[in-house]
Amino acid sequence: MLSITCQTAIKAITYIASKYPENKKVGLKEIAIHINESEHTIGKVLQKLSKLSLISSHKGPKGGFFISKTQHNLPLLLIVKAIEGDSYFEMCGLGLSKCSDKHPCPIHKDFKPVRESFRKFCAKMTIGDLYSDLNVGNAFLIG
Amino acid sequence: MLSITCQTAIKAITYIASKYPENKKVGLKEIAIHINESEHTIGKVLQKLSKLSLISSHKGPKGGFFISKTQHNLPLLLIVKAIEGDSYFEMCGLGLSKCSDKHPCPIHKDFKPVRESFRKFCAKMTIGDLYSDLNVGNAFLIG
DNA sequence: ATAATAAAGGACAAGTTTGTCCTTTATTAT
DNA sequence: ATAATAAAGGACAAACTTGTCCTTTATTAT
Ligand code: FES
Ligand code: FES
Repeated sequence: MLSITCQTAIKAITYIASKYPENKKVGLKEIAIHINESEHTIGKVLQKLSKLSLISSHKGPKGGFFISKTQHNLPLLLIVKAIEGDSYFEMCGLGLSKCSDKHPCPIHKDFKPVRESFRKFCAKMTIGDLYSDLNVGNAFLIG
Repeated sequence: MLSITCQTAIKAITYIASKYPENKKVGLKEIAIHINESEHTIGKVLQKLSKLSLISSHKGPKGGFFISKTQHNLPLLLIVKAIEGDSYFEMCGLGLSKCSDKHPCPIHKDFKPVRESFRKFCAKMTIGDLYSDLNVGNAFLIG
């Protein structure tokens, strides 16, 4: 399960990305309304993504958050790793210090493929992909 | 990702179950050593599983934890649900209040199958299955 | 019956994650 | 230049999870 912080990050970046076609920047207040989270909380997590250049931002009037064409093509994986930590997709399901075929925990054989399928999906899906269904009303960020 | 508490529960129950063939009860101290967790912490979580009859216990000298034949065949799913909550396998990956095909979040289409494959594995694997590899040295609870 | 043992249970302590506020810095428009 | 705007950043507060301790209760053996 992804942490609440990571879920917020994904929803926020999805909303920001959804304005990419119109080339519009969005502010914290606007994001807060559309993903139903506190402005402060969103600000905090976007700060982190911004520092890592996963999203872009401009200060001042007419400022806000937006994504570049390059960022538009970044995989969801980078956001998850940024928030959950780089080793998120290598962790043992039972908390052993290291997940390994040589020294497996009792659920390793079945857990690893599940974890791997989630990783693959995160690696394949881009930030751009996240909002396509949203913009045609086939996906939602609230509810 | 399963919570630390749930990981501890699974490791503890696996160790308890591993003594099922010998028909031996195990105490908190012994479990603590073999799964490398604090005795107190394990006691707390086993209390819960015991109350739900997912494991059995006897107080007093020669007491300890053990599993019955029926419990031996219970699916891992019940342990996970007991600790993480009944709706664990129905939760939206982005934290929407309800995961639904009709009102999906942007990752629903890909997330749901992953979640479902994890659920299926938990439903299929029994407590008895957990220790079989352990007892022949092909799986580990520590490291 | 008594003493020893071991889980059950309650209370609370520590640690981690999440959320809030306030000040600073950068940008824009006047 | 000045004022207004909006993100960046630091500090702290609240909530939740995890870990520890201590007392009670049940069981066993003497
Ligand atoms: S060792 Fe536990 S999941 Fe791989
Ligand atoms: S609605 Fe988000 S995972 Fe189903």
